[in-house]
Amino acid sequence: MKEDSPEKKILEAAKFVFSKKGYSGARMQEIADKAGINKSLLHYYFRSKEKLYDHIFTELTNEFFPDFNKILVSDSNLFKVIEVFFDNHISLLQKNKNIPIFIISELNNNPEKIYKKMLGDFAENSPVALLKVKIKEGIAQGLIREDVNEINLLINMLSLSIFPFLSAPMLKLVSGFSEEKFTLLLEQRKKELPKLIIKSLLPDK
Amino acid sequence: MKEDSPEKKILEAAKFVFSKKGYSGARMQEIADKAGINKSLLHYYFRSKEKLYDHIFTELTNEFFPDFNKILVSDSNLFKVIEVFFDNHISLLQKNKNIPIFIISELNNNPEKIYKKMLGDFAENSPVALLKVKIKEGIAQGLIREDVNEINLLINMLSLSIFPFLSAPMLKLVSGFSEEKFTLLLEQRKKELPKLIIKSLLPDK
DNA sequence: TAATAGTTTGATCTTTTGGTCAAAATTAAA
DNA sequence: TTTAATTTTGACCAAAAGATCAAACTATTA
Repeated sequence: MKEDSPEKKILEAAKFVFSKKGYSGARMQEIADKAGINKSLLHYYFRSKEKLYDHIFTELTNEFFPDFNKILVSDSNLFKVIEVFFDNHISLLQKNKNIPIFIISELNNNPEKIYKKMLGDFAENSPVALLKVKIKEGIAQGLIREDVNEINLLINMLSLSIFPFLSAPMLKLVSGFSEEKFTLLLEQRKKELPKLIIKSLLPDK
Repeated sequence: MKEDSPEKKILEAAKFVFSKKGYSGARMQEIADKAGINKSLLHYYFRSKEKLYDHIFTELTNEFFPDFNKILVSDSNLFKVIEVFFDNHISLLQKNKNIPIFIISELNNNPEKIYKKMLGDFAENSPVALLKVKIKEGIAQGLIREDVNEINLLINMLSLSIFPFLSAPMLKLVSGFSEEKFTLLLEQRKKELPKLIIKSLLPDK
C-alpha cells in the first residue's frame, strides 16, 4: 500500500482521532478532514464507523500486546527481566503515547473486546504465568522474599510505567512540563523504577 | 433537598452515566430512564447536557480533590505522611471507584478544565509543594536519600494507588477476580505500598 | 375553594451525525 | 482511443439525540 494512499491517510487520521477521543467522541467528519478527503470515501473504504474503529483497534493492540509479551519472555532471571521490562515497556509507550488512554477507555466500555484480544495474543504464555515462574525461581534461590505475589508485582510494574502517560496532560500543565522535560522524566524512570521494584522484593535485612 | 427529589435522582443517575461513559458517550435519555423521569424534566432542572455535565464535574471533583489535599496536609514526618496517604487515598477511591477513569478521560479531552479546578482547590498548598518540604526535612535528618525528587515521588504514589482502579475491569476478567477478591487486593496494597515506597527512599545500606 | 405558581409529560422541532447514491473524474484494460 | 472499471465527490437521506413548548397535572396560598 502506497505511503500517501487514501487508505493510509484514513487509517492514520482515524488512529489519531479514535485514540484521542474514543469511539463515541470521534466524528467521521473530523477523520475525513484530517485525512484530507471526502467523508463518503471513508465509507467507500471502510463500510461503517464501527468497521473503521475495529481496524484501528486491531492495529493498535497488534502493535502493542505482542511486544508487551515479548518483553517478559526471556530466559534471564527475575531482576534482569524487571530491568528490561521498564526500559522496553516505557520505550514502547513513548512510541505510542496515546495507547494507554485508548486501552483504558476501551477496557471500561468494552472489557470483553480487550479480553478476547489478550486471550488470543497471550494464549499459553501469559505475563502472569511467566512472572510466576521467575518468582518461584527467585524464591528458591533465596534472592527474594517468600511472600512476593505475581499479580501484585505485575500491577505495580504496569502502574509505574503506564500511569505517567495517562497523566501527561496534567504534568504538562502543572509544572510547566515541556515535551522535552517529560522525555527526561521518562528516561530517568527507566533507570530508577527497576531499582525501586527490586528493592521491594529483596528479603528484609 | 429531599432524598428522592427529582433533582437528587437526576444527579445520581447523571453521575453514574457520565462517569461511566464520558460526556460524548452519555445519553440524556439514558440518564432520564435511570432517574425514572421524563427527558424533558432533565432540561427543566438543568438547561442543557453541558450544564448537567458541569454539575457532575463539580460534584465529583469537589468530593475528591479537597480530600486528596487534606491527606497530604499533616504535621507528621514524610514516612507517616506516606503511610496515611495510601490508606486514605485508596479508601477514598474505593468509595468512588469510577472517579479515576472519569478524571483521566476528562484530563485528555479538557486538560484546562481540570487544571483550573485544581488551581482553585490546591491554591497555595499544592501537594507537590507539601511533599517538597517533607522531603527536605527528611534529607536534613539523614533519613532519606539526597536525590529524592517530589514530582517523581508523587507520580509513583499516585500511580500505585490509582492504577488498580483503572485496570479493575481487566483484573476482574483475567484472574476471575471477584469484587471481594479485588477488595482484598486493595486492603493488602494499603499496607504494602507504604513499605515499598519508603524502602525506595532510604539511603543505600 | 379559587387562583396562582410550580412541576411533569408527550409531542414535536432542530441539529448532529452516520450512511447512501448517482454522477463526475480518474485510472486501467481492450 | 475507446470502453470498462475504479475512485472520488457533492447532494441528500434517515436515525439519533439534544432541546423546546404547550398542555395537563399537582401543590401552594390567598
